[in-house]
Amino acid sequence: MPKFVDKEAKQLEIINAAMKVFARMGIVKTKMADIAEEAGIGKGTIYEYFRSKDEIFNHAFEMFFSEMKTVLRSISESDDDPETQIRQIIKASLIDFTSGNEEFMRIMMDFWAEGIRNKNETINGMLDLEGIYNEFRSAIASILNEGIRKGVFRQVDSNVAAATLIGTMDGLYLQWIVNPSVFNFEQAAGFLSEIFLLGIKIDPSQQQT
Amino acid sequence: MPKFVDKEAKQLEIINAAMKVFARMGIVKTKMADIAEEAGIGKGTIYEYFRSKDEIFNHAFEMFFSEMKTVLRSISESDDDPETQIRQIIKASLIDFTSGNEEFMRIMMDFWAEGIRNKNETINGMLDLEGIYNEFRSAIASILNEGIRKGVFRQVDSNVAAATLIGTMDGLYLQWIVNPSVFNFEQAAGFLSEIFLLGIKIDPSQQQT
DNA sequence: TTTTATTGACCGACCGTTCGGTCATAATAT
DNA sequence: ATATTATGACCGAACGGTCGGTCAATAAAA
Repeated sequence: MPKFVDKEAKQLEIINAAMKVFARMGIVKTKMADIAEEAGIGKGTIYEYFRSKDEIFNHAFEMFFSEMKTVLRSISESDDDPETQIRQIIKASLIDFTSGNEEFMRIMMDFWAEGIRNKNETINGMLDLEGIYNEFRSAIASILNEGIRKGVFRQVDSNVAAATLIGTMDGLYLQWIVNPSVFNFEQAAGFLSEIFLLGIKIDPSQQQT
Repeated sequence: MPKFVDKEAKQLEIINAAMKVFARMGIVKTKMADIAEEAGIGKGTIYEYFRSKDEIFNHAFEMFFSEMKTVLRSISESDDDPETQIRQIIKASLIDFTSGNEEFMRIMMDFWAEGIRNKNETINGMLDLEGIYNEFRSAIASILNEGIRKGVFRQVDSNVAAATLIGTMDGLYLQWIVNPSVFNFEQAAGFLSEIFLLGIKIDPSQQQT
């Protein structure tokens, strides 16, 4: 009997329960007892499936970003022209993942905050925020490089430009979470696409470094 | 009356000690005992000057951002033209405050993370991240409005544009903290100035919405 | 019956906070 | 000047609450 299949399913259930609680009360305030209750099992049972709270946390983190990675990869592997790809990335990151889904954003900021907190003392690659950023950045950078090669983008440092783009998206999330009423998120996403592309595209009438 | 001690001076000492410890071990991991040790006083003494750990935290937060507010205000009240003001703000935020001062950046990220975490349950306006952002955003927005009025900037939504600019700066901090080796911070700041201004400035040869 | 899974009462490390007591110093008295 | 007293800054042991993790008991399955 393939017990491990059941095991994985149960792990998933627990993680999903954990995610719900994370969204409701924030990651740090979430206690093992809360997760157990949400999952409808006893606290002890969790420890049959995970070694520790950190392990749950870690799994949730990975699961959370894996979809985003997948989407990003599919965009960057498509045949669309670089400008379209950039637009798609911005749209996917800022609109598709978030629209009407404040809960998603809150969890993301929470993970993000937790990643920073644990950054320089966590053992053994928990919360690999660094890896996630590297992956995102290099994917975007290679799109930019392609655009530069094709002559549609200016000769910018693609790594710096990618970091700037990612940074802007993160920063918008941050402000949105802190004060959602102040600006329209979709509008900001549109503005960002526009301004970023204006900034890096080659304008034949305007040659400057 | 025994020795007259300046209560405020001592409070300041304690906050400074706290800041040092915050930078060294992160805000959340910092214990009252650590602050006391760093300040060279007993744990109990701290409570002669602050009601609670949160109060220390709160004071430190306010102090931390007050200098930034001051600088921003002086820039936005100057007579320079809007483009110069924008450049100055980017320079001040990304370069002047941080250059060679990784510790500063780490504390700032920590404050952010903490501000987000506590956002929706903190009593009575601790950690007013919301207020800080509002102030920054409206200062930048009014510079942009001035530029639009003078006809040097396009008719963008100044609030959205300001949020985007702030977001970008925050996001660059974030990535820099997570992985400092990947891009040059000053270079990124320069790139940001360039691309943002390119994106919002009116280019006579290129009329588009 | 034996094995496996589940449980929640319990443990103990941790940490913010308290509080009774100490002591250097200043005020006052001699 | 010297002794006495009053003050409150300072201290850290102890307290109390919290929470991740354990394990003996129980239930379910085989």
